[in-house]
Amino acid sequence: MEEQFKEHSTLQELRQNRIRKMNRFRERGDNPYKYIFHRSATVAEVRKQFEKREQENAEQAQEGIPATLAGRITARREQGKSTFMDLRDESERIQLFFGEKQVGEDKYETLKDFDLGDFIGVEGSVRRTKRGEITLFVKEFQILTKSLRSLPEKFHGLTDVETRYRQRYLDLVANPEVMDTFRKRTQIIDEIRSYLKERGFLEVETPMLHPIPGGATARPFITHHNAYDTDLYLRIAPELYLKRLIVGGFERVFEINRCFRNEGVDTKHNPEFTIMELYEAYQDYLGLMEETEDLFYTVMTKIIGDEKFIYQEQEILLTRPWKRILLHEAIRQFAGIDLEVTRDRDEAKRLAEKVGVEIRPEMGYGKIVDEVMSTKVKPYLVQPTFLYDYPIEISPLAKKKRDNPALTERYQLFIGGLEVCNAFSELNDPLDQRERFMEQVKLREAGDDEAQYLDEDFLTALEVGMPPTAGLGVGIDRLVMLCTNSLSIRDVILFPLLRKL
RNA sequence: GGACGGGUAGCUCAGGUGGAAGAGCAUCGGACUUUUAAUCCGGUGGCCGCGGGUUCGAGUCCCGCCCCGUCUACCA
Repeated sequence: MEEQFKEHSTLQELRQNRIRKMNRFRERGDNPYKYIFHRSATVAEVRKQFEKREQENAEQAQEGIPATLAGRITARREQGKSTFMDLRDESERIQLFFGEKQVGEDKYETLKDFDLGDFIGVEGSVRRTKRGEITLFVKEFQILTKSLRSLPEKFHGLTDVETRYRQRYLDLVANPEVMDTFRKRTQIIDEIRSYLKERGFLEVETPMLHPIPGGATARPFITHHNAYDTDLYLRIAPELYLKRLIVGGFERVFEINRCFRNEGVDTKHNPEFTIMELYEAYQDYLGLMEETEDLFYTVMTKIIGDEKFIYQEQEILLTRPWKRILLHEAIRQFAGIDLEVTRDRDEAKRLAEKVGVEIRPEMGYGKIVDEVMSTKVKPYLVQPTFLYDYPIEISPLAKKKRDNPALTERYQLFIGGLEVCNAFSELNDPLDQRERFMEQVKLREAGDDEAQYLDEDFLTALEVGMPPTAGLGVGIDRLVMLCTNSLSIRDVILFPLLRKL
């Protein structure tokens, strides 16, 4: 205790002051941590109610309407025998007025023991002040929760990003607009969910703990199950389980939940992130592309309230139809090289390097195509654009293109330079799938620890038979970034991963 | 992993060439019954990220480390 005191004497002093005040409530027989409080409405409701009354009859409204509110004190303007405070609940902010005469001298004296950040319950009547601000004129008030920490500064808010991420609760208290971002996030997910449910998709939950990580090329987190004494992996994708459900006879399924990838962290990647995957039987990638466009269009225009919006200074127009470009054609257009004429790794490397794309020795033909696309094409795909027909080498779970075995029936959607979805006609030929897995196994044995694992049970499932199916994966976090104009994925994840302190 | 930028009071930030640690807000005391970034007067508050070094003297210069951000690399 003594040492702590020395370590942060300012903080400790502020804290001691508040503890002293908290104890004074106790001395008066008042619990500074109440169990329950019955409010008559939220601040927003009361404001609306008052404004309505005012429209009907302004004079009558000034007689005041009764209200009991609860919230946090966010500002305080003291003026001798009267005091103004700002009260904030989740819905809104409202001004409180306390007059010595109105609440009584002794009670008024106890106002000294309230600080910014405390939760307070107030009862009184709502009307406008002379300056025209809707205000609750307080008759009764009580402490609901005493806060022992001082809040970030009222004017500048909390700007230190590290504190904002590590102590998101402070960020939310100090920067109310942050709340809007996360409300929007939930709305987006709700919209997707209801869109899919309306169209007959069944929402399911598949395992997060996988004995074999599959469905994507990524390094997994490893954990251990004690009772079975076995290693398990946090899922990198739900894909292989959702397809098993299609094998089982479900025809339209989707899942919205977390995936985990043990990889780098940057503005577009968090080790745990939210994915929506859907699978639709008897559909192919072109049909699904149509549906993808409709899904994104419907959800985004609903959330944004318009067909156009700004992302990072760029105006994005959602008006349909969206552009569709063959992947190889996009590379020809944007990178100025043709990677379709060859499938030779060294030739592709030569071409890529000619236009300034760095190629590492372990990269094969497919990776080279992917790399050129990422650096030379993706940044320019600001308006919604589908790229389609990807090389087979980087699409081990996608069906071969019907007239070209070098390609797969796969597409990705890009908006604002962000990759927001990945989809394909699902490979349902069990023998082909086995060969593709064997390719991955070879890569793994050659030292590529992101190559996919062979999942024997998944192959068994395909042998049981999966109908023609198209599948779609959507990066929810990136979609939220677009809709909230966020530069970093950390701004749309409530508690992003930071290094342990 | 690399490059660059940052870490100073609870919060937001200043602190040329090395020479007694500052402001605003918050907090504490005082004045004030219509304020709203209230105002006015007075006060408290600092391991200047951590550890070394150079120097008579380091927030400032040098070395190492930690954390954060951006870019890059890695990665659907």
